[in-house]
Amino acid sequence: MSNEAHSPRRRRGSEQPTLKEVAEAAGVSAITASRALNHPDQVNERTRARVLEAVERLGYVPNLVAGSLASARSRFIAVIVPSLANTVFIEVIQGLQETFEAQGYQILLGNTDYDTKREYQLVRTFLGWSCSALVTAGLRHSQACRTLLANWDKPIMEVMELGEALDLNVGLDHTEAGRCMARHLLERGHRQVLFVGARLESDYRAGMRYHGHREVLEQTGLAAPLIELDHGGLDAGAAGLTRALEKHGDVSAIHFANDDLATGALLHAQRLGIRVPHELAIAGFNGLPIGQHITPRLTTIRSPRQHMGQLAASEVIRRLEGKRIQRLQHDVGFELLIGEST
Amino acid sequence: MSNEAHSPRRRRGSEQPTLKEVAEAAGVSAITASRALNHPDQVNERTRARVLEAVERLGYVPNLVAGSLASARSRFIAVIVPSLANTVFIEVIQGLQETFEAQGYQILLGNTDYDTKREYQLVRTFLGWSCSALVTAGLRHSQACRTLLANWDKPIMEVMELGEALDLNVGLDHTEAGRCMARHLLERGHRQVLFVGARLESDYRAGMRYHGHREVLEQTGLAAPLIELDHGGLDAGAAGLTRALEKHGDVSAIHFANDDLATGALLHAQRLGIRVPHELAIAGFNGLPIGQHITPRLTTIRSPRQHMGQLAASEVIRRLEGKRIQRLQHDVGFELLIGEST
DNA sequence: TACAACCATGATAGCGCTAACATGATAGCG
DNA sequence: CGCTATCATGTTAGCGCTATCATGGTTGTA
Repeated sequence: MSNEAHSPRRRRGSEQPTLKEVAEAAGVSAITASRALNHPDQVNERTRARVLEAVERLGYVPNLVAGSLASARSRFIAVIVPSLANTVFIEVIQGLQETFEAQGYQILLGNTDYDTKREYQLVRTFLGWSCSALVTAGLRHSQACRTLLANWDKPIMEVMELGEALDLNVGLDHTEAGRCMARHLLERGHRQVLFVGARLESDYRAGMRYHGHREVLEQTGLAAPLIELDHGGLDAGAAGLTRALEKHGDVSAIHFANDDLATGALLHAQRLGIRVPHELAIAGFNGLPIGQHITPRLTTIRSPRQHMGQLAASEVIRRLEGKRIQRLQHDVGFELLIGEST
Repeated sequence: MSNEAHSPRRRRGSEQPTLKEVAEAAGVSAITASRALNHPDQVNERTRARVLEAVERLGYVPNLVAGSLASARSRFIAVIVPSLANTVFIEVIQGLQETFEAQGYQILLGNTDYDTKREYQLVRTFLGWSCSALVTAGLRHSQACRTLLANWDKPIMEVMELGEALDLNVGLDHTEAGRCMARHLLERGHRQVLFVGARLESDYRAGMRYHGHREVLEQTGLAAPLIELDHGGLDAGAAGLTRALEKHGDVSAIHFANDDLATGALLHAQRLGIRVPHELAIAGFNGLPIGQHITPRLTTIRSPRQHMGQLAASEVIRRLEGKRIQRLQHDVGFELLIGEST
């Protein structure tokens, strides 16, 4: 009775209507329905209206997995960052996200936890998803990762710092930022200047800032002592201050690797009754809002993080759209914010 | 000469080796190679070794898109939040991310910008990716979105607040949190208590806290005036303080909707020379680290955000693995942190 | 009127993988 | 020793969509 075929193997993924069913309902072929949805200009306006009506009526949701397989490209953008606990990366992701999402791209977020092996794993996975592009924080990758990416023909964008990039690169010069702050501290008359950072091995961009800082001090004939903490955050900043005063009683200025540390130290200095900047100057890096709300306001360097994400995304999109890329590298710069803490 | 078939239509996605090629290199069939990679226990150990060797040698990267299409399931978890600018969601995402990633799931992150239409769009897109589950912040959705999800047979997890959920639910009782803080302020002897929040229409969880707050005050026969700001952040907190003092000169305590506002106000009070808590008490919500580093420490309510993410992810994973779910709903609670600001 | 150029649509053949079923070999058992 | 149970592997047929080529109709042009 039933019109059922012998059908030895049935395997429908779900009860969701398929494009074919939409096409039948609209009285066109599947490919026309496909075009009506994805390349509207290739289809007669009236035909398209019929297809859209059928889509609406059947509650059709396109199977993007099938579409990606057939077209060998997804609208995924792989984004790899070393940490989600750090505002800095979050703001870059925000910039990327709003720009990519507006163009219909979907971000695949990966977190390496500062582990290059993990990065390699993530890259492998993301390649398996036929991502349209890869955005990764930083220029340092494992050899395996480089090899994998070398054979990949899609745009690769490295953000955060500038240097010898695999493909596209948007960032800022951290060494120069370190120099800039060191010069500022020298101008303020400081001669006993300490740098305090956390895990500079992982947070190697902070390490680059230290190098710039050190370069400037040593050129002036000064020492550039370093205290390295084993973790970051406000608490660590407070602890770092204590340690700094113990080990370098004569210190007149501390250049912290970031605003979290600097803010923690500054607030702790207030509790200890240390007058900032008269007895001790404190500087940070990042330009977080909190630094401009405490008294004295924190001297720091502001990096345009969200803009960095937006610019990176725009450049990737330009490339994906086949437009000419003028420059592979963009320096987003930074801005010295002089507060009352130095 | 060439062994080329007549091949009317060729369409290889890339030069990447395919599973079939790996299988040939290992001298097995494609399905065996597939099993060697995805169901190792179903394949003889020696065979598997040969396959893995071939994978290594050819630099094979599995095409996850094809795999998902064939198996009608991806290892994607859709995560929808209203904003990335708010630490609160970031920390929940962190908890989700670490837990899901450890089990081999990939998060698809969507940002609604507090727009339920946008949420609907995101849900549609994510369904199209055959996600294994959906995690969304909050219980409020558009009707279209509810309809779409009603016909979906995968786990749905709503996080942040508790209430009548679609499926699974992990969160805390914001009304009770508002009550809790109001009671604390009453205990401290305050009778002129003001609530200051931002965009309570969007941030309706803050609205729930206000309702709890108001309930307690009104039960005591007190008024519960509200000032609503048009944006959040430290600046807004400072501005909120100014406005509060203008409109309610006799206010003795301000209950801010979150720590950003409260911290901004507290730091601004210091600049204005207002003694906290003697002249004015200030309370917040969230339990951000900065609140415990300023002087006086901020009285606030800490919510276990990262834990909320971890728990939500674990529960979803339990469900996906077919294990029994004891309870659909989990209250992660909150903790009143009494600082010196009240 | 003949020809090219374009437009709208369709038939076909995959994309790379895995579910479902099938098969043959080996082990277990009375 | 014949029977079933288990294991290891293979064959087949899709998953739902789109690239490619083909086709027929319409318009423009000399």
